[in-house]
Amino acid sequence: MSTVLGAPIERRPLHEELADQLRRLIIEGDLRPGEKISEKLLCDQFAVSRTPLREALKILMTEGLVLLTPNRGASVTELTIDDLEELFPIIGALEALSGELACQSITDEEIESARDLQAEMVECYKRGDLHRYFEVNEAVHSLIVRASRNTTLAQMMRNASGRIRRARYMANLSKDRWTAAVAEHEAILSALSKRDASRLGPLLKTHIANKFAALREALLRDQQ
Amino acid sequence: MSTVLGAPIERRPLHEELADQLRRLIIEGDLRPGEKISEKLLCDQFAVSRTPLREALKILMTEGLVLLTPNRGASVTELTIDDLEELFPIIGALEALSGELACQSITDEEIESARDLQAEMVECYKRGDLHRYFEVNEAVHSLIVRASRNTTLAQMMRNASGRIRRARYMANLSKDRWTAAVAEHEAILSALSKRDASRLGPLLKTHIANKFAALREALLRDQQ
DNA sequence: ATTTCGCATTTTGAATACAAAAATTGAACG
DNA sequence: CGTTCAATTTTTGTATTCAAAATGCGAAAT
Repeated sequence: MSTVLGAPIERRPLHEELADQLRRLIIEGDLRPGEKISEKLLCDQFAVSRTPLREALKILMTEGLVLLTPNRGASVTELTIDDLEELFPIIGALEALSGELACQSITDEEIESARDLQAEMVECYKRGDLHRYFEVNEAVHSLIVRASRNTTLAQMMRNASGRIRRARYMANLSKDRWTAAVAEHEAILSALSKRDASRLGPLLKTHIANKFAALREALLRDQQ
Repeated sequence: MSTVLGAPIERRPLHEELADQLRRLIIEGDLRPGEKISEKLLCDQFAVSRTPLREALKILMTEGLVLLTPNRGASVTELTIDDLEELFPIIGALEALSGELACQSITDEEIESARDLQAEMVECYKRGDLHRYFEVNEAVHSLIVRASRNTTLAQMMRNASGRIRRARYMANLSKDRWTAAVAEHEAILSALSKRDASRLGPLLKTHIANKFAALREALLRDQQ
């Protein structure tokens, strides 16, 4: 037998693939909050039977993305301000924890990467590229979570973030908030570089709290 | 129509009922960590078809209680020391958060209940009733979480606690740890009574950290 | 004209059936 | 004896079927 083995062929179960696709559709906003999910329609769309689709819906229900009402089918969960009000402190606490843990185990290379990302974020800010900014911003937070070396935490945060990522499309943030956010990230990077856990934790917590305060304000303003 | 309405009749879906039953079996330890879950066997046991059972397994997988391996079926997730090491800081952070939030909205009546529970815990300690102590202890933590008025947080903590509750049966804690835990609870109640969030948060975090340290030590000792 | 009721249609819940993969058995061979 | 490999059995993944509940619609009644 050859020593060079082929990549392990992956035969992912349908329900897994479906859950991924649906999760993306919901988070990206292609399936709107409150929108009814017709089993038949989606089955036709994806060309699968109802069995794996229903299994996928159960997964998304547990993740908080889908609401299942007995005998009445599935719908995309609404995302009210109250929901955000509940979620943000949780994300803040977990984010702070991830930062504190990251300080214990982050490598020099990772700090270097974080620096690069920070630089790119500033670039995006300067040229007003909000879309790319969001991406890089996400990359920074994701790097910190990865550096925490806690896969359970990473999974929980992925889940919590997935629920609120939809809020992005719910309101436009102000330029002021953007400016403040960039400054906050500067401080975060600084604390991370020095592996100063006792400073990084609160910084992240505050950062998330501010993010929410701005979002909340924008939402309340928009809905009038 | 009468003003006295009947209670809403509940017809729970089978997969929900099954998920509850299985969750209990796993948490209580009737289904052991690592144990293989035969679909056919459980279907016969519960007298249901595979469809709702499989849906229930998907739910438990998302909750981290069940491991699904493609084409190879389900098994109860193992609970290694590494897993606990990942989970405890998370629970600590969430518990601290719940305490801080609780300080903002807990009622006098709830504080009174907490006092009663504390008194009963001391009683249990004095007469060496470990089983009942665990129950009351759980009730205290549950009360704090409820007083946080954050259902999302409550759900997350229920899930996280569910994963580790099984560890109870993995090792015997020392009398010393028990003594310390009772003292810690005394301090927690005191901070809660005064609604002192900045004191309660760290107390809870430390309490959870100590709990884990003791468990970890006991596990390492036992497994030799 | 509006409401109510009954019937047909659609949709969901659960069981069964079928296909594909893995596990098991056992016989042949060393 | 142990190993290998093919055939059988079991188990899992998916589709289909059947039953029950909800929805939609039109006729009858007020």
